[in-house]
Amino acid sequence: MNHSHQDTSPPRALTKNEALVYGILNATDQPLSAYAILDQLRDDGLRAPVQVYRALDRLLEFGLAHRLESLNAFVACNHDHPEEAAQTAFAICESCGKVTEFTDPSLDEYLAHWAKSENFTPTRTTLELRGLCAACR
Amino acid sequence: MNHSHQDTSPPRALTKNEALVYGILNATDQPLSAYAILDQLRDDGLRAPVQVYRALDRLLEFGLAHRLESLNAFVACNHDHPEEAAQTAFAICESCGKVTEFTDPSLDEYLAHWAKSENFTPTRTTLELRGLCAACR
DNA sequence: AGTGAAATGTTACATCATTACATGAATTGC
DNA sequence: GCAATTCATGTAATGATGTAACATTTCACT
Repeated sequence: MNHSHQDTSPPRALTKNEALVYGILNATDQPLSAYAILDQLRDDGLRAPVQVYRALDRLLEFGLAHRLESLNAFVACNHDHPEEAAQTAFAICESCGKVTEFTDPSLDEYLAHWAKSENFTPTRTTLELRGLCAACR
Repeated sequence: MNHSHQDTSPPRALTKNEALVYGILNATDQPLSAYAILDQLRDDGLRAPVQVYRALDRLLEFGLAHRLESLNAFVACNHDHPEEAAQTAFAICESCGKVTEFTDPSLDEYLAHWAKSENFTPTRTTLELRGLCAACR
């Protein structure tokens, strides 16, 4: 597992709660809801959803985690982020829950081209495939 | 406004609640949450979220509406669906709320190619661009 | 009219996320 | 040192989104 951006972009060390949440996310390959994370951190003293959401907000900022919009859940980033900050896409297995990240310059180009032709200025893009992974189909 | 699939694919007439919900969705170009729809249908006798969700489920099935995952909201379909059932993508303006649908065979091809190379079998794809539309930027 | 299937209605609850405000811990400037 | 500021954390309450379970009504068909 290579979190290359930890070598380049981490703006500061993680705080206690951020580290706890990040640890939980990294300990599984499944997307976890904020409440599922909270449940695993009760013994560490966390009591309220907002504590988890705050940590998640910062992990998302730092690029250490991703939010899966179609699941209302979160995963640790498990992807070598290219410098060009390519659009990250997700393939989510509906059988085993495994999430695969991928990026591709040609996808970026395609979306950039469409945006330009429409005079649309994108700030954030969500691309999520739901289906069955190789192991489950 | 051309809802071409009404000419081709509607499996049956809409029921009362389906028509009410569809009417609300069509009366605006903004994405609406299920609860926002419900609020507009109180006078028509709707009282509970589940009534709206049931209607929405069927409108989604029929291709008459779309769910925007990144907003937890719904829009009427406003797109000529090509026969090939191309992947629909959405550009959502964060200033005015306007939603533009688009499809493109090359996007489909790209995703199909990636899926094949990974042995991933997609059943549903979400592609949503957030940003500023031409009028708002 | 009698039957079965689909649609609707009602209540309650489950799940996801934020607001508001209080406390504590580290950093900076003096 | 120590006040002032800032950032992280804690606590309570609430808002927003979505579903389960079950009762009743409507409608098509015979």
